[in-house]
Amino acid sequence: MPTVSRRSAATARWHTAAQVLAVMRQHPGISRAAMAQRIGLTRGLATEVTARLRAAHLLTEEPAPLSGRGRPTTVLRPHPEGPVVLAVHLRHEEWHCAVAALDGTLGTVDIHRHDTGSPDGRSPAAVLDAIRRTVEQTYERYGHRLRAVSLAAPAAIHSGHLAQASTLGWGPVDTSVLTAGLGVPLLVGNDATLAGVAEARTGAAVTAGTALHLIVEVGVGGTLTVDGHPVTGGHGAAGEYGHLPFGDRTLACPCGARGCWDLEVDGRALARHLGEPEPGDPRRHALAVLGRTDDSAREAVAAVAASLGAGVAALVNAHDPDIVTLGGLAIPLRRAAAFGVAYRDGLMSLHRADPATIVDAVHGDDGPLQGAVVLGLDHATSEPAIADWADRHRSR
Amino acid sequence: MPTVSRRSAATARWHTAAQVLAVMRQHPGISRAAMAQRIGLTRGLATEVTARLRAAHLLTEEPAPLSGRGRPTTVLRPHPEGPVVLAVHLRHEEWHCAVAALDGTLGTVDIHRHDTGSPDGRSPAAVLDAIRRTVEQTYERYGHRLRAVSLAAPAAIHSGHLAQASTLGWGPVDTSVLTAGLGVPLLVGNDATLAGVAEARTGAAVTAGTALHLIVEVGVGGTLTVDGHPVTGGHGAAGEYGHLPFGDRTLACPCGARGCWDLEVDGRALARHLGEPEPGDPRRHALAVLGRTDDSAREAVAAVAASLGAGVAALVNAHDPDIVTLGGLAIPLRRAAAFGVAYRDGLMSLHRADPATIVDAVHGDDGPLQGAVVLGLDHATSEPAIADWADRHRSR
DNA sequence: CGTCTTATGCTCGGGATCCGAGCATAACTG
DNA sequence: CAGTTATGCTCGGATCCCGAGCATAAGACG
Repeated sequence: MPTVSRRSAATARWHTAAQVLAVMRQHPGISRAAMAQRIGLTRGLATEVTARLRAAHLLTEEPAPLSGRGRPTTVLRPHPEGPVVLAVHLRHEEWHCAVAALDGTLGTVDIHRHDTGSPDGRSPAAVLDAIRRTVEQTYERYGHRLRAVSLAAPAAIHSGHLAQASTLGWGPVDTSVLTAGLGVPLLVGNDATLAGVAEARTGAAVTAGTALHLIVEVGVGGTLTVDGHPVTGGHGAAGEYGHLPFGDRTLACPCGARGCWDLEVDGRALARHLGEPEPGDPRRHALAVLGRTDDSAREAVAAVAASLGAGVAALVNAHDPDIVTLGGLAIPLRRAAAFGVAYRDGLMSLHRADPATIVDAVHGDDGPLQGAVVLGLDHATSEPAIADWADRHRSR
Repeated sequence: MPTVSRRSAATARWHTAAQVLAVMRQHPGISRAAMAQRIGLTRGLATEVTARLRAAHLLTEEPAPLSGRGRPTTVLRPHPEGPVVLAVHLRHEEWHCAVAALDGTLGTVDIHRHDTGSPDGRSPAAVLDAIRRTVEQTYERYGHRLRAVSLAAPAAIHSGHLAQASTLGWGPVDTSVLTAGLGVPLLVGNDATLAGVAEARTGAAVTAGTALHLIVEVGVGGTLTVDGHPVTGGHGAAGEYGHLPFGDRTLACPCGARGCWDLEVDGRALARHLGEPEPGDPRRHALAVLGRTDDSAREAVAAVAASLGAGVAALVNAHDPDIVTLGGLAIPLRRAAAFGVAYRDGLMSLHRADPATIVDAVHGDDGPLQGAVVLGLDHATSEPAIADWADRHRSR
């Protein structure tokens, strides 16, 4: 049901201002003149809006480097006292975090290893405690300037919380402790989903309206994005493409279903094809097999690449993306000839004349962190959030 | 990439007015007071906006039936000289059409059978000619009041045209002839997609944010809708869920791929399970088998229902819809016990605690027509379209 | 070196939307 | 018939947007 939500004048008045900030994010370092032309602002309105944004400590203007004739213009930059977001990327052995300004530029990325010394150093409580301390330090430093904390997690997401993080061995985890009591919103997303968002906004799919991102590490995850926004489903749990039954129905998946694609495209699948036992670290095993040149390894890679290609084709049939971005082990797997064959064979003839292009993702391991930044800034630059910021700022 | 499109003041000024029309569509016969409360308008603004809409011949107000205390309010109705859209639903043996007013109320639904007397009476040229004549008659009657023509077709859609309509035996067909030269936009959608839109807007999924609609006739089609809008993909070809390879990889599908789900859930599948040759009319055959009570028929139905349930579960895993609406043969197939078992077994354990509810679609055969109405009215009540209408109307 | 061209920023008046407050109106209640 | 209640209408003020005109600062050119 399309919600008819009132955008009251109090927030609507920041509509154009929010557009300006969005352009500043899309093109960091853009000049005021170029911004105005891109949005279609008259020069008078550009003057007014930028003045308003400056007064609200949302941006600053500095003289732009001269280029050609005409009166010099200015470059739009985030205000040094402006809003920031804290992005966190939770991984298997460590977690990364960084503070981002309104144009998406990151501060230093801090890397914290989980405390593997203690027996429960990787327990939810221990990890969340550590992250909470960083959140508190960030809040102490930035105060109300901290407008959102966003978390990318290697977990199935359900209604804003972690439902299951199998690589960490976590069951359901409530993440609200991270910002509880601070009055700062917490945004949570699946790491593969957020990597897809990063590709759609600042990566290999920026020109696409509808983009499909798939990443293979242990199993396969990803997301469909439309105009840079992920299709997240009713509880935010969408994108579990690895649990489509493209595979062998006799194989049970840890997720509870059978025949999952997950089991066909990673190191576990390679080991099966090679007649080896299930590897302890499927990702490391996959890299090893990909580096081998013997026939049995090549055949195993070909089989797995074919499964990947066929699955990608199936998702192109179902979703008709403009582009497919691949990450993780999917990048080397795509190099195998079997991938392309299976991709083309799996397409409906309808798509064969002009199949969706497949490209490598440009964000590597930092895709989820970049996506978390996007998530946080989407919130921080929304019209209500800007209106709220401006109100607070004026009253001080 | 999120497009930063300028909503210039000239169209933005109709933002609130468009909201009023949207509420009038969602709740035909709503009172002005209820509308104002729902959108959050002050009484003064409600007066202004409705006056503007009346002046633009977009709606009329009549005294509302009295209920309780207080000053009587008015009921909002489409203006008798207001915009209309023509919706067309193309089917195998016939095509339906109807004119709809701004609140979605239909005029009479005309049913035209294809001319099966002549050898090429069902050719694209003959059918499009017949529809074109109706479009012209509608245009003669309504003139510029006709704001859009929308077509629901049993075809794969690609970039606004029909790529392949296998039930009609059509290859690629250019539909632009339907409105060429009239200056009326033509909107084209897949019939299953539009049936899903109808369910999401006025049917069984009105309360859901993310809804999955699936319909089984010959093969399976459907769509994912988010807030009532279909996820259409880059070329409008999304929703071909029938061509996900959930089935037997040794079976070739007419679509060009192998192992398509399409082949597992309809009359063709029932015939295969019964050891019969492929039926000429799979839909009729399916109904016949569903009506049988012998063991072999029951087993065939169970096998097909299980395939349907497993596929639905897979799509719930991938898309996390709030609700799944089923249409066509999926409704009786769901009654088989095997469906529910396969559905639950196919879900990730994450979803088992609170699986997406599955319901029957409430629009039957007229779902696609209703969806075409939605498509047309979405266009006709968009802010630019209303601004354009108001401009034309003022200048007369 | 002065003038022209070009691109951009700034100012100001007018039109439009939205809001809030106050008043007017038309039903029901007792 | 007076009081209550819900709603419509009017009006002034705040804000945004637009367009036109003017101001400004650079390069281009003789």
